[in-house]
Amino acid sequence: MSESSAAVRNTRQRSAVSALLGEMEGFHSAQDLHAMLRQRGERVGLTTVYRTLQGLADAGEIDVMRPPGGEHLYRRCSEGHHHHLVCRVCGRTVEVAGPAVESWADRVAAQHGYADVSHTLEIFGTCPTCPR
Amino acid sequence: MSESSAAVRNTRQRSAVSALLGEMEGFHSAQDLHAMLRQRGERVGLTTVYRTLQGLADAGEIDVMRPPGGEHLYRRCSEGHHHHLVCRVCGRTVEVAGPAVESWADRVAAQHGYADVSHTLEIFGTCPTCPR
DNA sequence: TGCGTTTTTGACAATCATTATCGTTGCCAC
DNA sequence: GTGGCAACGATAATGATTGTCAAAAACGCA
Ligand SMILES: [Zn+2]
Ligand SMILES: [Zn+2]
Ligand SMILES: [Zn+2]
Ligand SMILES: [Zn+2]
Repeated sequence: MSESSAAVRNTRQRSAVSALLGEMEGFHSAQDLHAMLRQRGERVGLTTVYRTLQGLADAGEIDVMRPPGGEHLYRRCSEGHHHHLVCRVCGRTVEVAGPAVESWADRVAAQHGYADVSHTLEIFGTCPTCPR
Repeated sequence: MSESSAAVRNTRQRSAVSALLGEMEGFHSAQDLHAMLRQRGERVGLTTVYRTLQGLADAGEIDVMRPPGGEHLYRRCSEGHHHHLVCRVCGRTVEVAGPAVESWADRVAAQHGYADVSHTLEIFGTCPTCPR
């Protein structure tokens, strides 16, 4: 018994949020995305934006970043495990993969007897187009 | 002229917070530390605990961790740049150094033209004493 | 196409860590 | 000593995120 339906329904709001994420370049907050939707004339509640983003994040369809002292930022990324190189001025983001880092983290954790290992890694800097 | 005094005054409250951090083993939140101080009979305001922790963090004397969906956690660490391997059950923390990771991050950033590079890295797992 | 069931929505209230206020306290250089 | 100025702290404010719950909308099925 039990699992009968994934029961994920197709709604106008969910599509709107997902579509918007498809067009956005960098990371954006829930509040930002909500404001953009409103300007487009899309009628979507803030609560729904939060819920949708959370769902997409849980499903691994979008990435979440928690910058120091700010709101959560969301972005549609390419598939597979990767990390972000972010401009701390304009937010321009580059996806970077580092197999060596991945294995290093797992190895270090194993050496100390830690199991079920995961990690977070973000690189910050000022991008070429943001002199000064 | 200019720099005359660091102007950092010695106060009973600052000493209390700093001393407490010296005895604590893992990471603790501002609210936790404040509660501990009160139980000891130390009379320190919550605002002051926040301010002191922030100051110590800015001065690089303590490390801050921002676990997903929780408060900021503080801990007195050894000197020098390092990262943390944290048990997501009990909080037991091991400091780890990874020169290879440091250079990798800098190299990747440089390749993309990013300057003034910094990074954040945390490894999570369940420690040996937290079976299951 | 109409219906019932179940999910989703969204306006609004609630949470809660952190920050801002601002009058009082007390450190410390002189 | 004492005056100036940093630090304190009770309290209010902030603000992102989450909880609530009645109403709206999907969708499987007839
Ligand atoms: Zn930039
Ligand atoms: Zn990784
Ligand atoms: Zn543990
Ligand atoms: Zn590092």
